Amino acid sequence: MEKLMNLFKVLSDETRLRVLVLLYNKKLCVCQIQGILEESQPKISKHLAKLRDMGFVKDERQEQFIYYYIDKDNELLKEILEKVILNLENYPTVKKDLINLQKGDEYVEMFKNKCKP
Amino acid sequence: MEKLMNLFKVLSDETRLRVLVLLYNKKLCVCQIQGILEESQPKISKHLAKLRDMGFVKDERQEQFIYYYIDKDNELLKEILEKVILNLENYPTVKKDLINLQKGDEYVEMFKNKCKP
DNA sequence: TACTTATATACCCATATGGACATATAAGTA
DNA sequence: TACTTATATGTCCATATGGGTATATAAGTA
Repeated sequence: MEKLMNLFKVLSDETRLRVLVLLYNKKLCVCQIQGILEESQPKISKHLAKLRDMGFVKDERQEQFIYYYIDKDNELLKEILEKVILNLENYPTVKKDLINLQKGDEYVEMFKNKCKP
Repeated sequence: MEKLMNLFKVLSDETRLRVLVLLYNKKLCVCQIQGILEESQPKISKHLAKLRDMGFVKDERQEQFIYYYIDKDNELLKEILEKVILNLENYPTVKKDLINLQKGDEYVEMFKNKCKP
């Protein structure tokens, strides 16, 4: 039950939901997420820490960068994220995030910071 | 997006989740829910009010009793509750609630209060 | 080594949340 | 009308939450 409650708690913050949708699509480092969401670095970092501590994502360092990715054995999390992604029209912010994710290196705003992983 | 966040917020409280699972199965009045969950009346009442205000349940008076039921046009809510119910073994508290719900009138504990609707 | 970048964390604060207890309201009954 | 039961709500409090700012750490680079 604890785990289930934690899942909903985690999903009930917009920033975390946006992060999870991004990570559902691609392993990303902090500065990439920061660039796409246009949120402050500590904010992103703290949410990622919470997601990690609660066991929803894992991280892995590659040189200067720390990449986060979804721990895919949470079935319900996956299903909910899929549901959101299937209904992007209802969630313009998330839709925009995903578009910016696809733009990738071409997405200039993503690199307001100097990060270009 | 607001609505989606609210759904997760609502689900992230154990009492509310238990209430929703019950209501998913049967329209119930406050004292019945109170009896099954063995929680205080104001506690149940306030959670129901929140669920109502957020548009997840509706209520309807029948004489002294006020019955609550799930507003079924929330697809995602329905799907999540189904998912929980399909995995009752993982959620013993919820399982117990549902068993007590089935016992219905035979469930003595349900009527610690005098409510016998 | 000095400097820059990437990330994490500590501290602080405002606000939200959940619950306990007491009380109010409304309906039913004697 | 007085009393009981069902439900809602107000007050209070402890705790949790999210975010800002500043700072610490770690890696990369000149």
